[in-house]
Amino acid sequence: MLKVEPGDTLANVLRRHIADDILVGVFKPGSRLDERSLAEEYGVSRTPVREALKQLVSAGLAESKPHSGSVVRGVEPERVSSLCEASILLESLCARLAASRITAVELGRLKKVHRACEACHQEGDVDGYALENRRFHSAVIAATQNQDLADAVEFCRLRIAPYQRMPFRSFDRRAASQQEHKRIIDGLEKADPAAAEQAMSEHLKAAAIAIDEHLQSPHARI
Amino acid sequence: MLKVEPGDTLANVLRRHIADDILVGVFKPGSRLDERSLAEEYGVSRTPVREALKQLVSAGLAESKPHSGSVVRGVEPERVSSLCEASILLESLCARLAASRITAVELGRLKKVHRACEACHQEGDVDGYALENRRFHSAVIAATQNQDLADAVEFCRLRIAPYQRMPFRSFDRRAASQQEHKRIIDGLEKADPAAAEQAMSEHLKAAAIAIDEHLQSPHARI
DNA sequence: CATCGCCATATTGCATACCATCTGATATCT
DNA sequence: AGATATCAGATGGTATGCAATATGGCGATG
Repeated sequence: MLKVEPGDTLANVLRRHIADDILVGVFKPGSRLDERSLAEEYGVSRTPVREALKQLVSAGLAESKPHSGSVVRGVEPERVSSLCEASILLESLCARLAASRITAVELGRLKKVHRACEACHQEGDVDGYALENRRFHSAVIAATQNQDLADAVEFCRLRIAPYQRMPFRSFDRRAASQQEHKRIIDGLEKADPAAAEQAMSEHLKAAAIAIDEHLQSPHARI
Repeated sequence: MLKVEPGDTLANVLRRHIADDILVGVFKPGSRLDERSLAEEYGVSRTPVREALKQLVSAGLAESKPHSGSVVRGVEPERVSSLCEASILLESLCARLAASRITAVELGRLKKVHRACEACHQEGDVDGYALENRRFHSAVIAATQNQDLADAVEFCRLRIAPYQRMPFRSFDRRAASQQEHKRIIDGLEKADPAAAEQAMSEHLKAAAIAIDEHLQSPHARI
C-alpha cells in the first residue's frame, strides 16, 4: 500500500491517488478533504497530504479558502455549460491540428483505444469506458505534437472529467459516443482537418447535451 | 515587507512575489530556486516557500526533480516555437469569441490599457509596457465571458510571459505592437469575429518572430 | 590516462509540534 | 424573542528537526 518508487515522492503518489478518487467519483464534488483524516487514512503525515491538495487546487480539481480547508470542486450546473463550451472549442481546435500531424503510430494507438472503448461498452463497464474515453481524447490532443497546447487543453478537460462519465451509464449514449469517435478517427485518418474538427465539435456538443440532461434529471447531483 | 492580508496566506504572497520576479526577469530561466536561501531572504520558514514553489511548478513557471530542487523553467529555443504556436491558436480563438461578446465596459477598459501601453512606449518604460501588454491580452481573454476557457489560455500565456517582454526593448517592436493592438481593438469594436481573430493571429505571429530573433542574437539568453 | 565506484556534503522530503484563524454555539443584552 | 458578542473546539498555516536522496569530487583500479 502506497508504494513510492525511487525518483518519485510521496506527495506525488498521494496526488495521483486522490485525483483518481475524485475522477472516479469516490470523493464527490463538494465533499471536504480534511488533511488530518486523509493523513491518518493513508498512514502518512499531514505535510505530503497538504502538498497533494495544493496541487489538486492548482489543477482545478479542488478549491480551498485559507483556514477553511479544501473541498472537491463542485461545478454548478450553470458552469457546466461554460466548461463544455471551452472544451468544445479547444478540442475541436486540437482535432483540426491533429488531422495534419498525427503519426501512423498514434493513429494505431487511437484505434486500439477505440476498440477498448467498444469492449467496455458492450460489457457495460461504465468506469472502464470512462477511462478509455479519457485516453481517446488525450490521444487526439497529444497528436497535435504541441505539448504546451496539450497541457492547456488537458487543464480544461480535467475539470469536466467528473461529469463526462455521468452519461456513460446509458447504453444509448455510449453507442452514440462510439459512432462519433469513429467519425473523428475517419477525419484524422483521411488527414481532413475540417472533417476532424467538425466531428469532434459535434461529438462534444452531443456529450454536453447528455451531461446537461443528466444534471436536469432528479437523481442527478452526481 | 511581506504583508499578508487577512484571509490570505503567506505561501500565496510568496507565490505571487516569486512569480512576479520570474516574469520580470529577476530570476532568469535556469536559475536555481533554493528553498533555504529564499526562506532566509524573505525571513520566513521553508514550509511556505515550499508551497509557493510547488504552485509555481504546477503553473509551469518552474520545474523540479525530487530531491534535486526547483529551477526556473527554461524554454529552449526549439520549445519557444511550440509555445508561440499554442499561444497564437488559443488567443486567436479568444479574440474571435470576444468580438461577439465583449461588453461596452470591457471595451472601454481595453482602450484604457491601450493608452497606458502607449504612454509606457513613449517613455521607453519596458517593464511598464510588458505589464500593460499582459493586461491587454488578459482583457481580451476575459472578454470571452468564459472563465474556464480563460483559465486554460492564461495557463499557456504564463509560460511565455518571460519571453514576451524581451522584444519590447526595441522601440520599433513596441510601435508595431501598438499598431497591431489597435487593429485588434477595431475588430472587437466592430464586433467582427474574423477581423479580430485575424488581427490577433498576425499580432502574435509578429511577436513570435520578434522573440525568435532575440533568441538568435548573441546577447540573448534573456 | 580514463573510467568506475565510493564517500562527503548539501538540499530536499517528511514528520511533529505549535500558533493563528475560522465556525458554531451559547449566553447576554436590547 | 431576536440579534450580537464572545468563547471553545476544530482545522489550516507555519516553524523546526530529522531522515533520505541526489550531486560532485576524489581516489582506486583497469
